[in-house]
Amino acid sequence: MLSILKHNFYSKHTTMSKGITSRNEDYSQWYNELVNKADLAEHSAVRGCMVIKPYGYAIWEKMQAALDQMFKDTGHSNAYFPLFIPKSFFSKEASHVEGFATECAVVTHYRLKNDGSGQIVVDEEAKLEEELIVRPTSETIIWNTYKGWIQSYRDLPILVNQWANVVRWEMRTRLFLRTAEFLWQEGHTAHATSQEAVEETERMLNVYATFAEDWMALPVVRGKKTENERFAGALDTYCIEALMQDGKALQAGTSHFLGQNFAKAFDVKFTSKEGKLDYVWATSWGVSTRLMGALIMAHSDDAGLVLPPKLAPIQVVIVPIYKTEEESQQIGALADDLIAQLKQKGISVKYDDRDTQRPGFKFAEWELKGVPVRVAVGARDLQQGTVELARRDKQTKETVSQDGLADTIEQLLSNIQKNIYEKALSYRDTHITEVDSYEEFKKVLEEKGGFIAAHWDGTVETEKRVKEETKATIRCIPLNNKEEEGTCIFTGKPSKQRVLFAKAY
RNA sequence: CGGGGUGUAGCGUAGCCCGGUAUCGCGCCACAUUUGGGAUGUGGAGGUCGUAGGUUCGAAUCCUGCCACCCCGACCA
Repeated sequence: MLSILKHNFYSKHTTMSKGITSRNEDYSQWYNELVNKADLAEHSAVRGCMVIKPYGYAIWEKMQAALDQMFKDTGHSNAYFPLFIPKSFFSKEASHVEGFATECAVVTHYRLKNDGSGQIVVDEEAKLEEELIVRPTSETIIWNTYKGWIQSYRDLPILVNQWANVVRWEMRTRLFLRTAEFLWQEGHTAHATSQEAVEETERMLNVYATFAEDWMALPVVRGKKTENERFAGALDTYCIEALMQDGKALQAGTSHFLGQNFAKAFDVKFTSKEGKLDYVWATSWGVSTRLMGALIMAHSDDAGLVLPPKLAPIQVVIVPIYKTEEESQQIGALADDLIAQLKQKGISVKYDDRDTQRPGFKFAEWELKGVPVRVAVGARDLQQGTVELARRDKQTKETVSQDGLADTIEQLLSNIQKNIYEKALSYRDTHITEVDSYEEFKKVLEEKGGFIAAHWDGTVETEKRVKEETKATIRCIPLNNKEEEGTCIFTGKPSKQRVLFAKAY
């Protein structure tokens, strides 16, 4: 492989007339524009609900495929439960109701009618006897169902996952990060023992962490939520927390140990091997289209989206550069050959032979869309037996030989995947700051951002006070946290370990 | 849900204060010349001014309701 030139191709073209707002200028505007211009999603006619566009959905499908396989590899099966949940189910688990009551969409009628003047109105006579809640999550309907599935320890464990949409009536929404309706998966498992359920909770947390790191190239902290941040109805909530480029944390996945709360609420008992009747132990775990937001914010830059090769719908784009019909055909032949070789390696490739756009335009467009590798082929390359290979993550390009090109590209893709991860990891690691005083805490939060590792007295009151004063919350208590004597930065009371604070999405 | 702001062609906008039928750029279409980093020229198409009412001879402009989006707060994955 020969490498004759290597340079940054943005050095002269930093002002992009049709570009997007830079991250420094306005991070949240940068995000909004990026989502729009990269064709990922847009606002719909319905308040708070988004349209996920084909290119964005293709990324979500890749996430789904990888996660689905991981769930199946850990023994889970998919199933589907109803969108609607009888209102009465919600009243059965007290803290669960409290957690979701304020953001539920409710169906009260089942018919429309013409009011006589051509207006379609709700038919007041078609009132539902019992209102239906559009699921904000499915624990209740699922545990109501599980009651019929479980009699004996022989029926356990039940390891079920569902891919679904859920609705949480949010007041402030942002594409992917927080929308009234979103897509997710929710795993719901039932176990004979507490220990088994706890193991399941941890297993799935690790699945999420592995997915985030291996596929999304997103380093995460595995941790446990404080009482304050815990899922409504859970005994323990585990989470993976990621750090975005603006220094704010984002919860990327959660896994809950539900104890026997839902089994008790829905009276789900089983007979053990010893012939004793006991309530079933439960877990639930989920990740959502919010991961799309995490993916975008973790890696992308001022030129657009940066996608890890493993999740990129298009991993390689080939752009021909020709003057004559003859050149076009020669490049086409070369491209066909390369496409065949790449496909054989399972690499997705697009040959952009549109003759309505010029090469420079295509370069910019595919960069905006985050395609990891670009191959440009022109007359010069035909003569020299080379192509121009550009990598999106570093925005560099080099001229390489056509010999063994498919192998070169395959290696480059895995190199990019690794580089993106390492870049994010190094940002994350340099943005976990240990502080020992409240003054320092506020200073770091304000000036640097990121995670702040500090001692905390373990009380909800302190956490709430800190949140009120600084907007930072305890993102998690990291798993395998080292024990360390210290004093709470806020109250000065004794503490045995540091927890991670941050401003969060 | 509270405070503030915005809504004019696919996108970004001028006009609004002071009412008289909508400006400019990008994009789009056709043709020609172009094609190794977002091409150029010529010609052309495209607008119930977010929406529903009201005031008026006449409303993008003034008034009211509603809807959506953005920023800030409370809430949240």
